[in-house]
Amino acid sequence: MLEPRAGAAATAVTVDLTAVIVAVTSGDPRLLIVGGDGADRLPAGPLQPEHPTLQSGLRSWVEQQTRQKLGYVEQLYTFGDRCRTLSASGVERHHRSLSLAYLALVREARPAGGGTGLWRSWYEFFPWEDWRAGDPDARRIIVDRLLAWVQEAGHAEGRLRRERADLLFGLGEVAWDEERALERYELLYEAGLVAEAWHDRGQEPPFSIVGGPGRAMAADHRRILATAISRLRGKTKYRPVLFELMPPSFTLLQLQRTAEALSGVLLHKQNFRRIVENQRLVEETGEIDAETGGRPAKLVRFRHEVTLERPAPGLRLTTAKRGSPLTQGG
Amino acid sequence: MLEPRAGAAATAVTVDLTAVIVAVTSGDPRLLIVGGDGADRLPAGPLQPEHPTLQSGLRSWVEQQTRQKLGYVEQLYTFGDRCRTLSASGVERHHRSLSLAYLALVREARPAGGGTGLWRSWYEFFPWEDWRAGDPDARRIIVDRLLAWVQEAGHAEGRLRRERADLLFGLGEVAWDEERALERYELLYEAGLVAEAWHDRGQEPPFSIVGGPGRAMAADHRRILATAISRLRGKTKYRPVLFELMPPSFTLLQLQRTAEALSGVLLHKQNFRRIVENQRLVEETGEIDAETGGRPAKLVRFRHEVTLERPAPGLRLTTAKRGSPLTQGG
DNA sequence: GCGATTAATGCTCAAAGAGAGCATAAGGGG
DNA sequence: CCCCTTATGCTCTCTTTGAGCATTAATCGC
Repeated sequence: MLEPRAGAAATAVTVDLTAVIVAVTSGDPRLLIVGGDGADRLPAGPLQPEHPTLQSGLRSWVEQQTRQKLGYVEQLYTFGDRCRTLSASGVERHHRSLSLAYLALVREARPAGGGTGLWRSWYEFFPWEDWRAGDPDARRIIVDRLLAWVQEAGHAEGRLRRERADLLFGLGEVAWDEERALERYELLYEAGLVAEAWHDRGQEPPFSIVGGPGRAMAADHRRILATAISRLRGKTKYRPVLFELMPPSFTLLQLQRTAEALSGVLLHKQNFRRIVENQRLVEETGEIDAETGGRPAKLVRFRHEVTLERPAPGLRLTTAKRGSPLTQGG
Repeated sequence: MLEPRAGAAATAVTVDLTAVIVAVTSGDPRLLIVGGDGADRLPAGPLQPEHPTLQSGLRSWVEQQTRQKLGYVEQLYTFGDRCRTLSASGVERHHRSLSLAYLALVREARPAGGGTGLWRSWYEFFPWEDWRAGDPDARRIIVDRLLAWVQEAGHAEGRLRRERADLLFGLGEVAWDEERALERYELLYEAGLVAEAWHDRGQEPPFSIVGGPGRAMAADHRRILATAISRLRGKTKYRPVLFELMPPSFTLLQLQRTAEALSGVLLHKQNFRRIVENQRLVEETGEIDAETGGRPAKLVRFRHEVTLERPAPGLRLTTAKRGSPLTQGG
């Protein structure tokens, strides 16, 4: 049997803990961002020996950098393929860095007093992902550029590119699938339509890209964010994670708006309530919210019996009709 | 702003790449295992600087240890909470080790010539997960012990334990949910019903546990395996991963047997075919398999147009009736 | 107080999907 | 030819979605 070569094992590896911290406030899915100077960054810090667990290391970095306490936390993905060669003072060292990304959900976006934290809508980074006000302009711009990228390629490669573009950006017959946010970002990266693709190659992105749709982030943070969006959009459908983002009591419409904020699509109101009620995810508090602007709504709270249990504790989102996105019926 | 303390960043971290390699042969989901001497281990090796990517590092370790080439590979989870204190020659160093686990699917279980690889059914490690021949004996034994563990606790804690046991092991009204394999393992670990729980505490497990249901593995490899099982059982329902395990052409029953092998439950034959056909996942090769023992079956192949595409490329498994698991109708 | 506006909430209806089972077809072995 | 085995076709019911109509209960402007 071939044993691992012991001598080569002493690789210098640093591990970064990176957090995507999500809250939904007044209908916007917001991220906690740090780094006022250069590009936007996600809160992150190196794993240290005094951290008893990975999660506790993450929590302590986040608190240190943003004063935000984390509630729900789940591991997202470990990134490490990009061999980031840190050339410090001429010495180019081949230093491997892993980035362990976590998704955290918190209840409300306080101004993050003290730290340099700043809440930003995630749609600033992914404007093409927000369909709540209809087909976003950003998507059309992107589609034009993608088609140009399809043209650039040879016949066979061009067909593949075309098919991916169609599939991911809902061209032709294909419907928009909000869960594919990560794949969409990766396609844009390959096509050179996001600034990060140029930076990673050591090039300056052309003006059309810099000024193009979607704010760039430092390093691969926008990719991490895309991973988080895809994960979260998928997970709400089969686990009651939405409630991690809600205050203790809320109306059904508020819950719906939160679901819509994350998914980026509008939902059919009556069907949404039907699902929430059928699955017995919430119970009435007995109180009434009169601030609705119309008929007052009953306040509900999440049924804690369900918290992490039950076979089908998810929330299958049933999207509203495409046509007129702002009418009641859908 | 509080900056990461640069001095403390130079933590010694080694990163292990660990592979759960799955094949399905003659109706059994098999794992590639190494380590003929002590406990069974998954193929693994440390990440090294010459590995251009994490995945390529994994592939090279696996090939070195088992001569098995990997096809489909996906990241599973990064484990690192257990601060494994390696006490080598009296010097107890607080050395942190991350374990990056991957799931790989391969087509057939060759004898793994050359390496020390060995294929084992994953149900040797998780006998309670196999319901294909009805409610497994192992589950009943476990349930008895779990109920004792519930008794040990105080009132409040006991109720929580009871609820988890009911939910995960299908007691009372609750149906068996095959996707919860990881949660089940974690419950057993907490309850001290798997040998690893005792080893990790530095204790010798009592005979009833050692001889109890389910073969133990080295370190946390059985937990990694449970993660893989849960992931795979979930993923087959919405992505066409099954095909990674199939030969180039196969009959629908063979496909069904593979799905059953992974999920551990029997499926309703006619409904299974209906789904596969409706989703247009396969196409006929035109050939016939006469080896079926009954009426010859058409051979089909996976439609490559669908490979990573299409909105609904999954395979929602529709389970057969509980009652008589071996009759045709279910 | 009155009508317009805005939501909340109740119900209906058709289409699609899932669950279960009957029936027939087509091989091999006696 | 009968029996056994598996493949394959079809039906039927019940549930789940998707879409929309209708009613109720507040606020706002007058």
